[in-house]
Amino acid sequence: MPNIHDIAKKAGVSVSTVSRVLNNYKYVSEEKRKAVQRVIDEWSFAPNRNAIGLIRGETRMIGVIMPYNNNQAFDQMLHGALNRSRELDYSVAVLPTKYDKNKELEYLYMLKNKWLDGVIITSRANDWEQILPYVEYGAIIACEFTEHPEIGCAYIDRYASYVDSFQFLKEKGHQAVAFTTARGWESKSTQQTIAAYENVFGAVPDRYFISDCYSFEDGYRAAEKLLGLSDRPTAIYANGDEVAGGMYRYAASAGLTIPQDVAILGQENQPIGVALDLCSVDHRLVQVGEQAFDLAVRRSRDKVNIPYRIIKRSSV
Amino acid sequence: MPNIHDIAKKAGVSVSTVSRVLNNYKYVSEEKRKAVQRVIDEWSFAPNRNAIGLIRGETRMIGVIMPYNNNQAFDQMLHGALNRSRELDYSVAVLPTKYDKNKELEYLYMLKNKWLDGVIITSRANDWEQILPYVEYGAIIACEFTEHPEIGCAYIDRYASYVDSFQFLKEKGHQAVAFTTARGWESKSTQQTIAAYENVFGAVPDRYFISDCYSFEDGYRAAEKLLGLSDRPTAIYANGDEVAGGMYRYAASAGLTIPQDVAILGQENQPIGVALDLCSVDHRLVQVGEQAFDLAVRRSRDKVNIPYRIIKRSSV
DNA sequence: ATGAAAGCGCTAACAA
DNA sequence: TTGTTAGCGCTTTCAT
Repeated sequence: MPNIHDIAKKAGVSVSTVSRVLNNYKYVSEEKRKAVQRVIDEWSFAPNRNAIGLIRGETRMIGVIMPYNNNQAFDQMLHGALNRSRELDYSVAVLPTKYDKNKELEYLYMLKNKWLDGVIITSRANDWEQILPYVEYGAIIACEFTEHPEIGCAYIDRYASYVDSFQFLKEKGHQAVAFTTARGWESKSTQQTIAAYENVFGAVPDRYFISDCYSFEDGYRAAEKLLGLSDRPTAIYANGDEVAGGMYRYAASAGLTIPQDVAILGQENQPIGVALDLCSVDHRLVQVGEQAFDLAVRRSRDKVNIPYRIIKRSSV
Repeated sequence: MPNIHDIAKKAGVSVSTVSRVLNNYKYVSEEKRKAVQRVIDEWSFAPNRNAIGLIRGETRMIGVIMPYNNNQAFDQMLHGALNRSRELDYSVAVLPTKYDKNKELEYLYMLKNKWLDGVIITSRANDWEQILPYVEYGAIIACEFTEHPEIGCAYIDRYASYVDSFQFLKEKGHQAVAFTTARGWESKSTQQTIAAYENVFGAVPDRYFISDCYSFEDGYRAAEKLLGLSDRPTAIYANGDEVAGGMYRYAASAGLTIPQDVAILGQENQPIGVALDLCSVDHRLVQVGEQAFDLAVRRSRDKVNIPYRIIKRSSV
């Protein structure tokens, strides 16, 4: 494989001239530029990206830290990031953690060893205290709101969204409302959901709250539990449309009518929700991913709020 | 940021010794090893990955070329690749093409400029003739069968699978069978579907074949068209469970009973299919992704067949 | 077991 | 406008 010296020699110029042609510098005579370009084409020369990364100290590569990649919500954010990466001519690395703290730190380490220019944290296992030391090495953008001024973020006002959702259910006449979340108390999103519930309905009855729901199957089982209660809820707020789909399926198989017997409210406006005509709170996660990517590229520390919306359908 | 020289100086050894410690070489006295390790820890030194990539000529990074990333089928393969990447301590870059030939070639170029050790092609826009020249620069693994001996692949016997599917429908008593595909005639998978159809049912009536179906909405519209026919099909074979879900939704809204009025057969065993109790042909795409990744890492040119299965549910 | 030194392939400051 | 040259940070002979 030829290197820049070979090209220079063959074209009868110096390596700097080749470099200038490669990087579209002005101050290169048309004559030499053509000569160099001819050799580059002829030998189909490709400048070594590691050498460039080494010297420039940047790789034009952004990492997306996500707990799971086959998850509707995270895939939407990844999708947003990929959209922008194409337009800005960056590459993206997918960094799945399964909420493993060490794995997450390993990924952050890739900023330090100059492999990544920045990372987008769609959801994290570590506390900010563990993460903050890495801001010195590259952009760290969160997909949640954080006070830390050194962390840029593209976020949703989740608390407001949850309050709105519960309020919406209440206005539809529901008093006995249950809900599910992905993670447990360690997750801020779970805490916010609970706080919003308390704001609207008061204390959360233990039996009306189920965590660790990720999939269709989890939703099915959650509904089984919830709807088997003697004082079963008249509405369920699911943490995602797939989970909501599982609930729908259980309810249907149990002979319950939706929304008369039980109302179901999902999240993220997924195809399965459209399929089942499920009412859903759309947090516009693709937009979150796009914004986060832009912030990462610009090494910005801005805090950008992304608006949500409730999509009304027949399940509530 | 300290480099290997700083570490060497501080530890009172040469750079080669530091390098040896970094790479776990034997023949380093326990004494020096400890001294070096102490400095590395103290300064939390991170060796520059670009320098290593430059010198070693490999990056432990594999790219996954995929037309769309928010697509059930491709996401499954990506998921498989990520599974293995974690275990083998590799990174993966997502390379979305939208079936743009130039973009695809740009990604292949990343092998040449030493950014990627290998790529997995989940689906391609270019002919093999365009792609083959790049095998010289890194592993190229396809997720489809190809004759070319220089291309390793993890593939499904799609033709057999399609024949089996149509046969299954036929055995259930269906004669008027329609089907959808993602891409048009340019796609081998479409061609194989058609060939399989002809094998089982004879010539394909134009009105029973609809291409460019990717999403739930596409499925909905396809069903609208198909079921509006005066001689409407009694069964539809959809190219994916989301598409099948859209068909289900249309059929339901049109007051048709499944499978009595129309049977629906999907693909890839997705949550939406489980939700709607849709019969589905599972091509085990996660396994395909896993296998492809292993082949890429091993720079293997093996051809590995992944078995499929029909999951029987109430929609047929 | 350890170190000196020659690169890996490129960019950019400096000189001309 | 062009060339010379000194690195970027690391690995790896080759001596010792």
